[in-house]
Amino acid sequence: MAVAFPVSPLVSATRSSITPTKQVQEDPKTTPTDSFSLGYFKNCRTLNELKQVHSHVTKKGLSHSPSSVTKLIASCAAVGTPESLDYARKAFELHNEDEGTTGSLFMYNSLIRGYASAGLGDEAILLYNEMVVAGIVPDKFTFPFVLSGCTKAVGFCEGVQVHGAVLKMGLEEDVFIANSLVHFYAECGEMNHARKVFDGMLERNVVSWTSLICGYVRRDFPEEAVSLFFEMMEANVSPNSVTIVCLISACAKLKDLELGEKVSAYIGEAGVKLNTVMVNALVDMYMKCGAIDSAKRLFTECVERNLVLCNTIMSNCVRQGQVQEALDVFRGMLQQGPRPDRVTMLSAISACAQLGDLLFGKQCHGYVLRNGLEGWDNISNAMIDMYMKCREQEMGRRAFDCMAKKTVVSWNSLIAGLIKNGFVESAWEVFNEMPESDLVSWNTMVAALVQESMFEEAIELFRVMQNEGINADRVTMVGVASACGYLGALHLAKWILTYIEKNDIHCDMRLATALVDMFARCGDPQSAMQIFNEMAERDVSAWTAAIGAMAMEGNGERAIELFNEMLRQGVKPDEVLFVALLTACSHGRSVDQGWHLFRSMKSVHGISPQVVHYGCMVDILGRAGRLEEALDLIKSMPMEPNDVIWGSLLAACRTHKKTEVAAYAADRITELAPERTGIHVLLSNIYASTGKWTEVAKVRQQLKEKGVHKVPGSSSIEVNGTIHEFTSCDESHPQKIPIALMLQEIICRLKDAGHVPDLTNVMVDVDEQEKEYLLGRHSEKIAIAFGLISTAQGMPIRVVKNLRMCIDCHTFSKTVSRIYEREITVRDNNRFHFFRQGNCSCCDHW
DNA sequence: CTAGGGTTAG
Repeated sequence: MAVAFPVSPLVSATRSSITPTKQVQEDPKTTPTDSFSLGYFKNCRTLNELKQVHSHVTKKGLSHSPSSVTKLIASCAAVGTPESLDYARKAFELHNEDEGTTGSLFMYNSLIRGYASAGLGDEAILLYNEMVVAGIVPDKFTFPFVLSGCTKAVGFCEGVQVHGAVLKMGLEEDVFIANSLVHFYAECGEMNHARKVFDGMLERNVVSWTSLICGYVRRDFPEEAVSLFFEMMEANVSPNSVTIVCLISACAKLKDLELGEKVSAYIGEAGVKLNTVMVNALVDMYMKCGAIDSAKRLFTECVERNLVLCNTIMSNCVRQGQVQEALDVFRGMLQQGPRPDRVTMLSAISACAQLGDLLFGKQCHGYVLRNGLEGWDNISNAMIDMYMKCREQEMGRRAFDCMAKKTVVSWNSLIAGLIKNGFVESAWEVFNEMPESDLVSWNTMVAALVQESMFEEAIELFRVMQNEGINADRVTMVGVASACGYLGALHLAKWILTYIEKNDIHCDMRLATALVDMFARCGDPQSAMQIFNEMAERDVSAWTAAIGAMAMEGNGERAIELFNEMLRQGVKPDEVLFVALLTACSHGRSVDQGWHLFRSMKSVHGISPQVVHYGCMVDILGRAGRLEEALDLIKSMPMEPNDVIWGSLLAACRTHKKTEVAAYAADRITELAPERTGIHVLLSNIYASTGKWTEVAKVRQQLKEKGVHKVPGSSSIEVNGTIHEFTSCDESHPQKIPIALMLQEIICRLKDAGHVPDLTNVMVDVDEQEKEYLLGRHSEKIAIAFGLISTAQGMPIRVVKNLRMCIDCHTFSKTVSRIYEREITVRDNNRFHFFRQGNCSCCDHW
């Protein structure tokens, strides 16, 4: 007989639990020594202690008795580390070999339980199958253990088979087994199955309710969890500490502070003892609800520093962008514990990624390597992200390549990283090559196309997604809505809204904001405001979208009303919001209101105006023709004016035909941003409009020398879901002949109605007739003509143009709206124009 | 015997 197990030389004499202190009562079936020694097993808390007891038992020649092996296995399972289970497994197998038997039911149960609770679910399943093959019939204790293993090993199919075995043995009414089934299905995301098992139970205890409640919380149905909790109370089942933890977790997900406080009060009233897990859950809930003071109070009251609490605080700080605070907690942990684990490192690496702090990121990488945490794929994934966000795509790539087991998240992090570093095409290649893509991969690519201003391609990719049977979620729809907004395609916008409703896509604040913005850009402020009004909560971005909608419509007054309403509701304005507000003043031509808001930024709201805000003010003053005032403002700026500022001034000069200031502004722009070639076009437009042809020629010469060409004007119109795009003098459309005929008819009818072509904006010095021809072929006119022939009488026509409309096209549109009795909307690169019965919503100011 | 806190990518 060999001693099978290494015996630790460090026989501990220090622990009293190892030293017998009292007489154990004699057991008639075993010798006194036997029961005396074996009793030590269950006192062991670590593998080392177990090994010592085992060595003691072996010396007494007891190690082969079934009761010894059984107790050893049970104790190893209780210790619950992979090493202790390994030790138990060896004892188990050795015993079976030596005795020529299979293990007993109890041994199997203990080992399966150990594997399941150590998170080694696949081992638990294997052992269960082995046991069944060996002809040992599982009992009612086996099933809860093996089911718990199935949840942890992604063993859904195995679990369903176990369920079958349970039914076969007629054990489905056992409350422990039914509870385990509820938990199993819930963990696998099959809430309907979980619910079915729960509903079929004749007897339910607090664990049954808690398992289902917890399942709903984990699968992101916190409302369902809360209502189930109240159902449980009505059924007169008292919650215990586990139920309460689940409920707090639901409050955190719902960001329902009120309910969270009630739960907290309930704990006190019901006299439930506050334990560590509850404190952790409460701190998490308070932080997610933004009640930082309550979180801090609990934190300081809690004397014990525990790892999960530190991790809770760190992850919440990182998520809320309080990255420095997260790293402070991390530094504290390194100095005085608790020792950071892999979850800690996940937050720390994520913090470095957000900060773009490569140095600290590398230090974290070092800690990960020193502590052997790199085998965990989440850590490697976070590291890919970190290096990519620190603009170290080589390192990110290397972190990716080093991974033995790449997950979808690894691929997605790589794709997102490549896009962030400007390699969209490489990202596209990776996207097509990756072994399995998921929703996040698609969403990343849709968002990337939007970011690259490839809006039609983004919509197209969304269509491919649908053909592939991939269900879009709210993140997809944010990208799609944003693309649609830039395209200004109202039919598509309406379709998108219906799609979201039909597919039951949850409309959170971000998506709702995207939809408000989409409808605003598509020229449907009513729909935009309807969505805005239905929003349950609105942050500053939501208000900005709504104010932006008013700005695009030129409704300055309503924009200000919205702003005041926002202040009443206690939402703090930010820099971006003031851009929307000032733009609204600009389009609403409210100079005084603009000045008032601009001055209040610093004095009332504590926000220092940035260059962009000065730009808005210059725009406001410029449009009103107060060019001297605008110039003074530019000179008083605390920072250097940039090319955008001068661009605003230049644009104003065009409207008010101030060539001298225009030339000065254009020079400043050329100094600051020589690559901004569009400026020369604008300048030559200004000269052309005042008839200064020599100047025009000069500018055109400069343009030629620099190899610059005018950005071609283009207009698009959506008919029956297809977007048709036209450039000026475009003859590429399949229906070019009917379009040309229609255009000719319109021009004739306009002339009859007394319309005189306004040639001032034609930049080319050609004869009047040629000018008239060119003017008549501006892209928006072609698009409108196409709209008239391809849509039914009385239907509105909506056109999107990439440049600002010229004065002649503006008059043209007004007259067409009257003669043909059509509502026409043109969105140019600046704002909306609603033409109706010969008038425009901009009142001829744009 | 069953249930509970912190976890990366868009």
